[in-house]
Amino acid sequence: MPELPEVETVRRMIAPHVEGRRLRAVRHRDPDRYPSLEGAANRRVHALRRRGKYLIFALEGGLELIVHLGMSGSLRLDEGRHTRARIELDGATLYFNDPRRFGRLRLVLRGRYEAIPTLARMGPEPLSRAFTARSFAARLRRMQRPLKTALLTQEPVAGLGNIYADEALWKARLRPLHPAHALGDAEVRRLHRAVRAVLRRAVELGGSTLGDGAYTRPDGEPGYFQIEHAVYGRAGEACPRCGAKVARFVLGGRSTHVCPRCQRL
DNA sequence: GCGTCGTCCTGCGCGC
DNA sequence: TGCGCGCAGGACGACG
Repeated sequence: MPELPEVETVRRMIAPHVEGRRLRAVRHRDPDRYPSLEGAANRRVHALRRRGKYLIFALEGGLELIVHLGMSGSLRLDEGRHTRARIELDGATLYFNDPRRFGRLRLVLRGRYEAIPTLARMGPEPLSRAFTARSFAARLRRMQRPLKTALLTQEPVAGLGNIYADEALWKARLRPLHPAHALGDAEVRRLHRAVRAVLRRAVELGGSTLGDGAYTRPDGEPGYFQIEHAVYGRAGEACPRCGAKVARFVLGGRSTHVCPRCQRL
């Protein structure tokens, strides 16, 4: 499940193979999922950027090739069993491997994200200076929904998915069901620190690679943050902070993991 | 306008 | 052994 740390790991590994090179063509057999990409052909790649969970190939001529990895996608340097598209560059080919076909490729004018609503409404980058406790609080206070559901919209802050939302809420000792708008200043500061700490550490370890095998780095190697998961995927195990049994329940259709003793607010 | 739910898609684990 | 079912999840459209 590529979230910010996994997408950032992919970006760092792929960028040297891409930046400064000319993109020759994007080849695929699924025009419904990957529509109108012909315009990307024969344009130099100025930079490979990341915004939340989206990879953005900044192309000459003011275009951007937007890649979303979905829940099982990866960009690889070798052909995989589930290659859905090939991004051909001078001297390199990237293989878009996506077993569950949730990933998407789009070509847009620079900064014109109307067709990608999540990207258009996305909150600040969590590891940038723009992400302050004050701006975080302002965004959370507009939302009535449960804290975790709010985080997954990408609007309070970019890049959190199911794994890192659970881990950050555990670290901040906050209940996923707590209404987002009702968080006090001290709690927002705790969550702000927790989001940054969890994501920074996960990026250091190359993201999380889970048992059902979806995400690997572009070279096929796993990430290692799953070893440090405190609650995600650990229902029934002891909370590493207080020893109580980690609980699992479904919230907004997503499995959610908490320590019932130390996530009280 | 906001929140919730169903849908997409496929591999895997489990029960029988 | 082999089959079938249920689950996992990010984004988004439909609906209340």
